[in-house]
Amino acid sequence: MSFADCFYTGYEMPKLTDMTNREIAEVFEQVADLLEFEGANPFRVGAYRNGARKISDLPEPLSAIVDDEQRQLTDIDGIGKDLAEKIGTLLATGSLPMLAELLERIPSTVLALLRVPGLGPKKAAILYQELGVNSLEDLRNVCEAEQVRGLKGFGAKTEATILKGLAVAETALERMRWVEADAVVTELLDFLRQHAGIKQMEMAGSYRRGCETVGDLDVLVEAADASAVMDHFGNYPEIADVLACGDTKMSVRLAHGLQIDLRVVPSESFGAALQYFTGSKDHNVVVRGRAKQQGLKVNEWGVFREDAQEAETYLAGRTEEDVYAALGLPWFPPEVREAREEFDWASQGALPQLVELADIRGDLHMHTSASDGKASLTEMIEAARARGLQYIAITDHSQRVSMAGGLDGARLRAQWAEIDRIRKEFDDIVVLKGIECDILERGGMDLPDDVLAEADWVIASVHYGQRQSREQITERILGALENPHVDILAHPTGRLINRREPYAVDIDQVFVAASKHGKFLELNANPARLDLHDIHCAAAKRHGIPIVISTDAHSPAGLEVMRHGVQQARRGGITPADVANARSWEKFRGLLEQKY
DNA sequence: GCCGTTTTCGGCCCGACTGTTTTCAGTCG
Repeated sequence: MSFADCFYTGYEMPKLTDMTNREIAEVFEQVADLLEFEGANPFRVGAYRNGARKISDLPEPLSAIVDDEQRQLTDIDGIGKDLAEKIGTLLATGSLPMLAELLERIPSTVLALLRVPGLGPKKAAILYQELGVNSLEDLRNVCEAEQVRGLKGFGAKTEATILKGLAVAETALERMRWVEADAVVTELLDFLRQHAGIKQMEMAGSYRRGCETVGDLDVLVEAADASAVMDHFGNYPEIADVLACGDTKMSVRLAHGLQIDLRVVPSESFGAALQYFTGSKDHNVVVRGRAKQQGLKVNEWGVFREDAQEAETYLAGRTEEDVYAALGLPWFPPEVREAREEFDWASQGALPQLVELADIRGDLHMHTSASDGKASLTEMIEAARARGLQYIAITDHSQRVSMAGGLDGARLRAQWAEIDRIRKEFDDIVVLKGIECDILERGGMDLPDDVLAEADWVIASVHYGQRQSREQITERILGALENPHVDILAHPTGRLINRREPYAVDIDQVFVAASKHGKFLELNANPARLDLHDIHCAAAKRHGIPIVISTDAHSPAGLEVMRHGVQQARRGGITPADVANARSWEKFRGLLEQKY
């Protein structure tokens, strides 16, 4: 059927493309990079970057907004007439003429130059125009030939800085997972604390905001003698390179590539600096914009009233609470400082009371040595009880996961008989007879319905056929959600942070189906998974789907990761009421029986 | 390119540090 046929028969043309929000955001990011390289108006560049971020933060697909006649793309903050048109073009055709034109003028390979620390768009453009530098390899050659130092605005030191930066860019350092950064932080703070002059110390930046990955570390210190603190920091054995060292700031790179920025401030500025360096950048832009409207100025030193004759009066800065209060704002938990919804919540006086680790009463996903766990049933139960949990579910793998020794119906029923026996020994913890049942490649569940019907708790999950098409894998998962015995979908997108992309699943359809059939969705707390991620948590909440935060523990120590899941949930604005396993056993049982 | 309790033009957060500079541009967070 041709286009014309569709027109005349009224047949609805199928969508030509299926671009996801993320793919569209990536196009805008690339446009921003290329425009920046061309020396375009920085605010125009910023508009593309901001648009890209707003799109990737969106809890629903852009196509859903386009298809809805009641709504406009321009309703999205940061998306104006022009970007809305470009989104339309991308959804309709899968490509953007503007990007093609930019790529005709600038080879995309030059963008690699921007990854070199110390090299921004201006210097990179000069290198490209004057010396024809087109890749990291070219860059190394011209530096080693000492051609760079002759350029206007460059010198021998810049050349040396670029050579150092090249080593960083060539290793393409990826952002560290939060849990790995946490290990570095523990050691670092232990070392810094040895200095007696430190009165107060806090981590800031993306680490404090609990981001799933961390690009660098920001340490904030209150001390009277800044240079003494920096001297002490300079002796930290892991330091490979000192990048900068001034009166109040010192930047270093550790041997494995991680950058650490240390700031030393006086007591009256500690809160302001903590607010400032915690970010996010976008959150701070909004904070400063608000200050400006009120005739105030905010920087890392405090909140100031701008008086006549360029004089300034210090208003606040000792604590973060003071800083926000001076601007008429509540204190925001660091996890929500992303310029997403937090300012709307504040203006409505409805900042959510975010879930905390202490709210968690149950853990509904864990393995034993019956499949690929490291500990026995009794050991897992005892470990959960020692953590004060009221209820748990034992959920070993099903038979399809042969590598993990998955259980068939007979072995599973034997395990349940053992649970029945053991239950009598533990009267202070409820142990549910569960299973993590695979969703088969061809669709359908890995165990027969009569087995699943006997379970207290059925987790459905995908382990095989992860690379299936969007249609195939979505169909499989929707099929599982329609099964009356299934209670929850585990690790709904299958992603492994920095290691494996999510399945191609249409997650929006999963939300709709989960809500329709009264199924829970898991936030898998394993720090390599954190699946659902923060935006998806917020989306699930919008759909009214209770989230279950689970450790997927394979040993008693594995129960420890619950805190990572809670942190991720907080980033999604999740409260105890949104988390099924933050309820008492009685209330959780009610939720389960009624399919919420 | 976006936006509006300075609303259709003229703004757009703010400061530290470095290197190549003779007063500042570039980069970074």
